[in-house]
This record gives sequence, C-alpha cells and structure tokens, in this order.
Amino acid sequence: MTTMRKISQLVGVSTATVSRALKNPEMVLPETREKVLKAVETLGYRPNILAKNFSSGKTQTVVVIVTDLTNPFFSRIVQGVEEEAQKLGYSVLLGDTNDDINRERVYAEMVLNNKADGLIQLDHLFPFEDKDKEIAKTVPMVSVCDAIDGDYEYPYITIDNFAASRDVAKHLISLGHTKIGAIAGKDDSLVTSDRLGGLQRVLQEHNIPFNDDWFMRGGYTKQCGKESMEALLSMGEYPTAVYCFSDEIAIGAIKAIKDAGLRIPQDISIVGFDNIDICEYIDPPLTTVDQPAVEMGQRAMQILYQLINGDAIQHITEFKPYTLLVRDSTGLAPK
Amino acid sequence: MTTMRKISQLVGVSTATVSRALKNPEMVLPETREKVLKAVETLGYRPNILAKNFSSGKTQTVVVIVTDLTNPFFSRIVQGVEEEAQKLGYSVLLGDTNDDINRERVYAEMVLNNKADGLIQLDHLFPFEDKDKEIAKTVPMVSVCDAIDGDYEYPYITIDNFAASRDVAKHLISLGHTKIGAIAGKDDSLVTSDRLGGLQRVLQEHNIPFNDDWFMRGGYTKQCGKESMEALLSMGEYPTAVYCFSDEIAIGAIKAIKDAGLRIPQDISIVGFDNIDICEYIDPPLTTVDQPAVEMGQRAMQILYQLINGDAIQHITEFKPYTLLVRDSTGLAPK
DNA sequence: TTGTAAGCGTTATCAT
DNA sequence: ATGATAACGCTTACAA
Repeated sequence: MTTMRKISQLVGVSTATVSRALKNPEMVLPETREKVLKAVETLGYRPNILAKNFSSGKTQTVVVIVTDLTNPFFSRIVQGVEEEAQKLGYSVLLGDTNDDINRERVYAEMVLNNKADGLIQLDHLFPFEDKDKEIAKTVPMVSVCDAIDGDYEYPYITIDNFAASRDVAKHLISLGHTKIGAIAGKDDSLVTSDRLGGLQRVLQEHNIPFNDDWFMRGGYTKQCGKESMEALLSMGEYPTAVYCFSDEIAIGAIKAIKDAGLRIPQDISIVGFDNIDICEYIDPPLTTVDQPAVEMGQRAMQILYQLINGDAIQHITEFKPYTLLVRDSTGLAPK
Repeated sequence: MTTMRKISQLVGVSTATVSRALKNPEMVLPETREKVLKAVETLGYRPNILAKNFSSGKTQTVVVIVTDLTNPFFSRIVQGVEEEAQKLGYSVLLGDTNDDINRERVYAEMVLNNKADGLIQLDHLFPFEDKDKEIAKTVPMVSVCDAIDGDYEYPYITIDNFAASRDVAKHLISLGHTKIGAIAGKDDSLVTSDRLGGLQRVLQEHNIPFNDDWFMRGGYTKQCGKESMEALLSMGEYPTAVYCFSDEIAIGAIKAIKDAGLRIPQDISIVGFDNIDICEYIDPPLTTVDQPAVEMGQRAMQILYQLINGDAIQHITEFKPYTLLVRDSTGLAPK
C-alpha cells in the first residue's frame, strides 16, 4: 500500500507537507505542490479513508433506517437521501429492518460506536435501547415521513397529513360519498392519527357519521390492503369509498374488489397515498396524494448534515408541499 | 468518550487485558474478566469501531451498486445482501447510481481507499476507472443478475436466462403464438443476449421466423415498456405475444395495450420477468419468470465474504433455480 | 512555508 | 495470565 510516508520520502518533504498539499493546497508552495502531486500520480497513492476517519473521529457516513426497502415510496426517499449525501461528501449505510425492532437497534447503535455520524429514521419507532435513551438525545437524528413516538426533539420532515386527508375527504364527499372507510398502515403513529383525524374532521363538518368498523389497520403492504378490503366486503354493509393510507395498500384493495367482481370506481372508489410510479399504470389509474419523496429525503440529509456539523438539535417540523392527484379510481357514489 | 484506557485504569489492568477480556475471554482469568465486564457496564463503554477498523485494516463493510433502487427486483436482492451481511458481521453501503457511470466509479473507489472491503455489482458495467483496471482484478467483487462486461474473472450469481427464455418461448408457442415480439432492458448485456438467444433458438427449432423489428430495447422501466409497446402497436402488423425482459417493462406494455383499447390476453399476451410482488396484483395477473432475488443476494454476499477473507477469486457462475409462473396475461393466440 | 511530533483507540507482539 | 509497547496512516498544533 502506498502511504503518505512513501510520498514524502520520494519528494523529500514531511508527511505534514504532503497532507497539506493534498488538503490545503494554498498552504504550500506551488512547486512543492506540483512535486507532491506528481509523486501521488506515479506511485498511485490513495488516501486511506480508514486512517483519515480515525484521525478525525468522523466517519462521513450516515445510516438510514427503513422498514421495507421494496416499498417504492421508501426507496425513493432513500434515493433522495443518498443523492444529497453524495453531494455533501457522505456515504449511506443501509438499515432495512423488515419491521424488526432488534435490527433497528443494531443500526441505531452504529451511531453510538462510531460506525456512522448520524441517523435518518423513516420509521416511527425510537430506535435506541432504553439504556441509551440519554445519550441518544445528543445524536444527530432526523425523521422523515413519520415522527418518532414519544417526547423527543428530533427534526421531522413531512407533509401536512391532516390537511391532505381533509382534501381527500372533501374530494370524496364532493362525489357524493357518505359511506367512507379507511385502511391504515402502522397502528399508532403520528401519520396515522393525523390522516385519520383529517378525515374525521371533515366528515364531522358535513354531519356524516364515521363508522369505526370501517377503519382497518395493518401494514403498508399490498397483502394487508387486500385482506382489509376483503374484510370490509364481507360486512353486511360496506363503504362506497375507501381511503387507503398508502398506494401499496390501495393496490391490494383494488385486487380484492376486482376479485369480488365489483368495479372501480362505479361500485367502490379508492384513494391511495404517496403517488408511487405505478399509480399511473394500474387499472384504473389511482387517485392519490403525491408526497415529494426525493425532496424529503434530500432535505432530511441536509438537516442531518447541519446537526452533525454543529447545529444544536431543535424540534423543527418541516412541511413539504403535497398534491391530491385525482385520477380514475374515484368516481360518483353509486345511487 | 469512554475508552479502553479508562476501563483499564478503573480495573487496574492494562488495555491489552481489557481487549482480551472482551474479544478472547478464554485468555483471561474469570475474575479479571468479571471485573472488566463490570467496569464496561458501569462506565457505559462502547468499542470505537473506527479505531478497531483502522487497527485491523478492515471496514467490515461492503458496497452494493444498483442502478435503480426503486425497482422492487433490485431492492429485494439488496435486502438479501443486507440480511446475509448482518449475519456475517458486515454493513452495507448503498450505491444507487441512477445509471450514471460516474457514480459507479465513486462507489467502486470506496473499495480502493478502504471505505469498504468488497463490492457487489448488480449492473453489467465494470465500475472501475481504466487506470484502476489492474488493481481492480484483486478486489473482492461479485456480480448478481447480470455479468460484468468484458473479460473478467469475478464470480457471478444468476439464473439460467437462456433456459428460462426457452421455457417462455415454448409456453407461448404452445398457446399457438407465432408472432412473438420482445422488449429488452439493457442494450448489450449478457442477460439480454442470453434471453434473446433462448427465444430465438426455440423459434428456430419450430421454424418460426423472428422479426427483428419486433425486438425493442430500452431500460428496465415502466416508461420504456410503455413506449416500446406503443411503437410496436403503431406498426402495420404487430405481434400477438410480447416477451418483456422485466416485470416493470411488462407493466408499461400492459398500460399501452389497454390505452389502445386492446385486451390481454385475448388480443396480445404478455410475459414478464423477475416476479416482483405486484405481478399477482395487476390486471390481469402477470405470467412471469420467478427469480429468487433474496436468495441471490444472500449468496452473493456469502461468496463476497469468502473472497474478502482469503479465498482466491475464481470465475464461477452459480445458477439459481427459476420458475416460469403462468398466470392470466398469456392466453391462446387470436385466430 | 515547512518540519517535528503528538495523538486518535484498538490490536498484536513480545516479554515477564 | 498479564503488562509494556509498537504499530496502523493521517491530521494538526506548535516550532522553526
């Protein structure tokens, strides 16, 4: 391996000068710099990042925790994180947890033992062990999409889920729907309660009762969406519109409806959430709420960068713009 | 920060003993070990991985290069890689390239400057710069799905694409199709030529001509699938069956066919490749070739582990089992 | 502008 | 079984 030592010997300067020539060229005579660069070239020197990181105490790496990388909404956020990370000189360690809290902890711990400098959390769980609660308060962490459960101060990048849900509800009501169901993802997260709250508020404003039996919970998956919809259809009376808290859920729900021989939107209207790529391709194209996934990921990384580099952690919640995209999966309520 | 030094002072032993007590308990007296562990507990000591890695010269980290993380087939492979990596004590650095060769190089270089110990490549490109060609031959690298272009010796995990394509072709022919088109992903990779070759061979065996105009190329995306299918439909005569080299392509093709007012499979049969989750949920459910994505990722990581830990690189190609899954997107050829 | 040397926290070698 | 110490490659005061 070619080290700075070798370069310095070849050129006849000290390692300090080599280091400066490479990192702070202006601190060194142009001709010295030239000689160093030439030696670097001929010897094929590469800085040993391991040593550099050790010396500086920084890893220039962040961890991103995600429950399911195959969900395109999450993977787009991760793409945004990574794109921005690269710009800022950071690498991204992947933390796919498959909803396993133990794996969350493994990844979170990386920040505590200097495997990474910061953490981006896409899940709503506090990823550290109880015993690390205190120290965790000082670690640079940002959450995206969903807020971290409990009374913590981490910055949070999201959209206004309450308002988005209001828009969804108004849209459905404008089509004449009064029998509205919903299928949620995570059971008890802020996102879920915001979205449910927005829906309920609008129903209330229109004096439309909310039927608790029509509020299903599961995970953000097609499978859960299908099962929940099947359960709804098996009830004596079922809703004419179902608001799914993710597009994946909606895709599962659509499958269940078609399998039951019903039509969308003539018999049942479906709304999704996230606006993943496939929404435009499915049949019928899905009405959904667009979240700027890439931008959210980028922004999370920017804020994390600030935290890592000295800014104090403060609980800001940053809202990104969302858009209700009306496509063909919603239509007039059946008579 | 709590260091070994502090532990050793508290216990009254040397740092070497602390190190041994933690890593090689059998080299230390049980009572010494006890005291050390207790001090570790009370001081809340955590090993500094940065220092450990620097000292050992290993990062316990691998990079996985992927062109598009939002493609569920790729993200499942990455999940497999990560699951296995965690078992083996490794972390995974994400290298989403968005098809940008410069980003591939950034990620590949991480192995050269000690940011990672090895590399898993899902793309078909040789990710290193020309000037690093020689040194690259010694770096632990494994490719999955697609082989690396050129005359290299890296291990390669895949399925038998030629045979799988033969199965697809036979299936279509058994349904009476003679006008068969295809939409490929990457232009000139081994996977593409294997799949095309398998198709052509079977057609030849059945004395069915292959129409070059019906062989489209683009990327593994829905968008490309849609555009290619639109182009096919705009031809005077178009195929009655189209073999798409990925499910994403197939989803785009299906959209184009429906938009044109045609039915699947009555007017045109569609076959996909990969068997991503959504295949069962789309309308009609997609006939496709299942690739064991998670297993392929796991296996790639296992082999990479062996390379990193001393096994010599040898050009093995390991084939995983595939399955043709016949669903409803393929049917009898129209009269 | 450049050199010297300490320091980062762990592991490993060689004594004891 | 344990201690002393060197070593890993780079950065950075501090000196010259």
